[in-house]
Amino acid sequence: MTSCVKLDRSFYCRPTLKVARELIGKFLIYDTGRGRLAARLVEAEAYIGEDDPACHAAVGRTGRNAVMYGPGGFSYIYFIYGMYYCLNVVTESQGFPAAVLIRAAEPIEGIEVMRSRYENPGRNLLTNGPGKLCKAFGLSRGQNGIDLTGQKLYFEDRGYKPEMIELSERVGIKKAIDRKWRFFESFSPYVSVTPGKRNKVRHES
DNA sequence: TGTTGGATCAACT
DNA sequence: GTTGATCCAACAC
Repeated sequence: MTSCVKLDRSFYCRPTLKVARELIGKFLIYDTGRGRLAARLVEAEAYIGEDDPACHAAVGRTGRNAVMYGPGGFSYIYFIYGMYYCLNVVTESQGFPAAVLIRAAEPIEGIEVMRSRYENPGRNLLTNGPGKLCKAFGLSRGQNGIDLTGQKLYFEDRGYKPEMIELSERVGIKKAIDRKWRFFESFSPYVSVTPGKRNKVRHES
């Protein structure tokens, strides 16, 4: 058993593709009044700079995306489609807008709390999609701009090493789909919807 | 002040 | 494969 090491500023203030890849297998921790939530990341996407047409910073600096222009290691949470929030972690150094979208994870601790956020959890996976992950964790506008090296919301290395990481085009965007900036753990049942044929389920035997 | 489209999800057919 | 739910940020006027 390896000890838990909180990721520090130097982890985030690096090239975004590197951060996105290395976030796979790390644990997202959220300490709330309702207890501690933890989930192991299986899927993430990179959004890099004003030259990336799919990045929110493509339109330049605005009130909405301002936190992306700050230093790495802060949360960027935005509202979308009238119903969902998405959690990102800001990367790179101050002045360069980039972030990693946290898309899917495997629930580890506080699963009952996550389940309780759903009206009808059924057999649905709780965190296999960026909107669902935020819903399960109870993340919304109020958690935008949080310092991820603090005590409430952060990432931890627990020594888990993904066996295999694949990459594909990013999900749900129409611009710059040639950039294969989505990373996900191969064969994980906790990844979100499959883009194209790249993530097809394979049946042996 | 009004319009438009979006880094989504679930429930349909 | 398609659609409805639902709302805010950005931009046009």
